[in-house]
Amino acid sequence: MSDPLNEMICFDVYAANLAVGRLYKPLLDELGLTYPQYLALMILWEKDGRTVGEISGILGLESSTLTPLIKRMEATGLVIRRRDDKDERRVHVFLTDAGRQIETERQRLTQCVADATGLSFDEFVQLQGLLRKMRKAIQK
Amino acid sequence: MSDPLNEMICFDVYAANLAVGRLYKPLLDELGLTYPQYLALMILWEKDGRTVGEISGILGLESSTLTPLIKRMEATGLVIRRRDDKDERRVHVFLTDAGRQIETERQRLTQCVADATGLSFDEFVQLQGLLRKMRKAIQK
DNA sequence: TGCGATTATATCGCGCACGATTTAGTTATT
DNA sequence: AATAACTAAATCGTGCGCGATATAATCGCA
Repeated sequence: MSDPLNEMICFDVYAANLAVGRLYKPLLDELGLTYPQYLALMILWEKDGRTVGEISGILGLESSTLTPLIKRMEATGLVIRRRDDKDERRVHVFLTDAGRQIETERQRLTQCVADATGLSFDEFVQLQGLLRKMRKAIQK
Repeated sequence: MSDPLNEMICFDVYAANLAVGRLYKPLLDELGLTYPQYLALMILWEKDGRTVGEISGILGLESSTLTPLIKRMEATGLVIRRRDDKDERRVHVFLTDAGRQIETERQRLTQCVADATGLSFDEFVQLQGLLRKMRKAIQK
């Protein structure tokens, strides 16, 4: 565990994340979206009307990050925010037609990214499994 | 390649990076360092006196990000910046004694992180290989 | 019923990260 | 020597991401 390789895992995750972000950037620019905004949209496509807290838990972001992000998406007409009737502390986020419309671009983006990573299907699955295992272990 | 699993690789890298960053945060706070500053220090420990451009290339950061970061480290006395005599466009970054001193904490941090990830040595190496392969493929 | 603790979201200030632009020094061509 | 092309670094404006803090609603328990 004192092998010099290990010491750089922080660096590899860091640099890989930047690289993936830069990969998406030009594609998302066309759609007027940022990378974290796109991730938030994916979560809503999967299940609409989630609360800020639910999105926060899934992405691992604080409300201090999400609130302005979602408000920007509301300003550009992709979502609307509405307080829960029963518990007015909660805020639900709903897709607009424009927000749903963007999902039609999803397949194209996914394909571009999959191509650029240069990984086989098996490697993809392997990488994903390791990242999730690591993340889960860290979060306790 | 249209498998739903693939679509989320962006998310996994993103969330893993955030998780690793949060893991380092409390450890680095004690040292008065931020996460990217620590990465820059690691690069200088490996080879002192690099130019801003060299550090930029290794971390994959723009000079517009690195310049203020390095200036803050200079302000806290960890490094000094000096222009190249031959080519005054270049700026070399040198560790001070205080900057070198911090390397003594390195082993402790590495151990904490290695423990928290919950990965075996083999998994570590595997993950690192996949991340590097992906990053390299993206960067062309 | 009342009131302290908890929970959900929002606000604020700071640092990273980027692209676009600028400044200044170097190199190449004529 | 003049100038055009290039390169390194700095500057500027925007958006993420955090912790600390604030506000407001809900819950727990006597």
